[in-house]
Amino acid sequence: MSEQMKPVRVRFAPSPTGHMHLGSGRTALYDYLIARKTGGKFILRIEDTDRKRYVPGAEEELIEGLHWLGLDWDEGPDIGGPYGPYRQSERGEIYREYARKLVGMGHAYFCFCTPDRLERVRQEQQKRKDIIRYDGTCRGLDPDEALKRVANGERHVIRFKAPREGVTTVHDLLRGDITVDNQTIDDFVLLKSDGLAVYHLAAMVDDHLMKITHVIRGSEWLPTFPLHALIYRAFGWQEPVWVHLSVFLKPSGKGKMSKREAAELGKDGYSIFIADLKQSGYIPEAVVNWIALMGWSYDDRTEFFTLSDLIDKFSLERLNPAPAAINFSKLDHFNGLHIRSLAIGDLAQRLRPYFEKGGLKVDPVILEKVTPLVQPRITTLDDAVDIAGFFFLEHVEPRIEELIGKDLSLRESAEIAQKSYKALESVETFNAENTETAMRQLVEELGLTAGQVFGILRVAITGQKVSPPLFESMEIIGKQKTLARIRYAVNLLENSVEKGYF
RNA sequence: GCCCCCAUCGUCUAGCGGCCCAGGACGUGGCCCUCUCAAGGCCAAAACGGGGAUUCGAAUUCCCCUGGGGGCACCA
Repeated sequence: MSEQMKPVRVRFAPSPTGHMHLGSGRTALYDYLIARKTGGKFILRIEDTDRKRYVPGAEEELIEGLHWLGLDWDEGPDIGGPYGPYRQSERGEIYREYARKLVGMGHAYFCFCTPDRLERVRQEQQKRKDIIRYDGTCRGLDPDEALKRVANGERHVIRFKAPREGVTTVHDLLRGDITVDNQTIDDFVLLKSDGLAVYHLAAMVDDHLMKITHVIRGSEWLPTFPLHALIYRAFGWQEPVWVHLSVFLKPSGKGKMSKREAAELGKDGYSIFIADLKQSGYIPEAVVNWIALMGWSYDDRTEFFTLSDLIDKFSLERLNPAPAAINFSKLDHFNGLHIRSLAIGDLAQRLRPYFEKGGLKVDPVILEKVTPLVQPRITTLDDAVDIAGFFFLEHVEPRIEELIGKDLSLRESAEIAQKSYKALESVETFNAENTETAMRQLVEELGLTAGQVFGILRVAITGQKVSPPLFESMEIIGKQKTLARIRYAVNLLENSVEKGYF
């Protein structure tokens, strides 16, 4: 059994600061896949140590988004677990304890510098084009003296005492060894003056305490990766396997998506937010398939994957460290593919809310019949409303200019509609086969093309120039309604003839 | 400015020294099927950023350049 096959403990650790987006969805997916594949545990942990950035409702959206994608976890704030609590805001005392422990070990120190002074130092460093870092004022303070000041209630933070000389080598699964000069590792703040931990401390302590074996996170953590490894080493803990995922770039491939650009996408029904994608009629199977392949591949040809396929085939080794541009047309493609692979009953149930949202009253019997016609024709669920909404309408209102057949006059079109009515009226068993036979006969008698005649009927019956196959549609609508709609169209055409339009 | 990461068709990618005058997919163009639109089938155009080095042989290894991305908070 390879190293990878041992049961892992992985965690998805989002901070509830906004909408759940594709990047976090992918990280969560990879976490989930490797956990399920190895028979390990997938843990959800909320990183909400920054109270200023907390967004109410974000945690709920996160949980909803994960569930929608089909991911479930073994431990988390909502279901508990043996290593809780799973919300960092509830673990403050733990971080304070470990921060003090680090001070005691000589790996961290109290710092009494004010944010004001720090800001001035930074600006000066900037002006001098120096390396921007903490200037070390409190680093050399006498520990007993510092402790006394703390006891006196002086406002302070705890900083990590990063090594000043030498290099630090860390290992990323995808990139191999990364060696940095220790001069570039700052004395980061571990514990803020409000007594709350920052990410660097909280995440490391939690990952260790929660026995996380593989840390899978975004590459925005690469620059502080050595610091994190150093914290592990200072405590004498065994490091997890570190995996830094590439970032998602905007479709152009130039830079990551800004807020404004994300909003701009919405005009085309696209979005980087999971909740929006659901709203737009994308199905989770497609989204999962799509994001799984942005940064991971199975081989040189297989692209269609269900969640369980992915559990079966996923491996961390086949992750790609290069940044990936988001390609929404590929999402459309996968959505179509997965929609077409759905069972009719399943698809029908998923379609229903979209029709209802479109103000249609859905007859379940009709819906079940309409679904197979719609299935190969939609790329998103809400496309069904445009293409097949007429099935659930009492009346349709064709546009007179669209009722005129190709290369035909208004008068001719009226006559054809009238003759079609007659032909269809005499069809006893009103199914697609019989109506098509009758109509093809009429087409031949008239010496016209099928396209000319069927086009008129299509507009009459569906109110649209584009629709599912005509005769199947007529069968679903039924003889009575079909004839009524043709009658209505005939009247429309004849009235226009009388009024001398066109 | 400093630090880190990355680099194959427009995009997602396969390729881990000879199987590659580079394979698949999306998108694009064409054809077939066809009552419209799709779906489906077939075909086509389309890439190893540049320069050195190693080697009998490099898309694959090493170095430099260039380009792109990320980071430089008492945010995560």
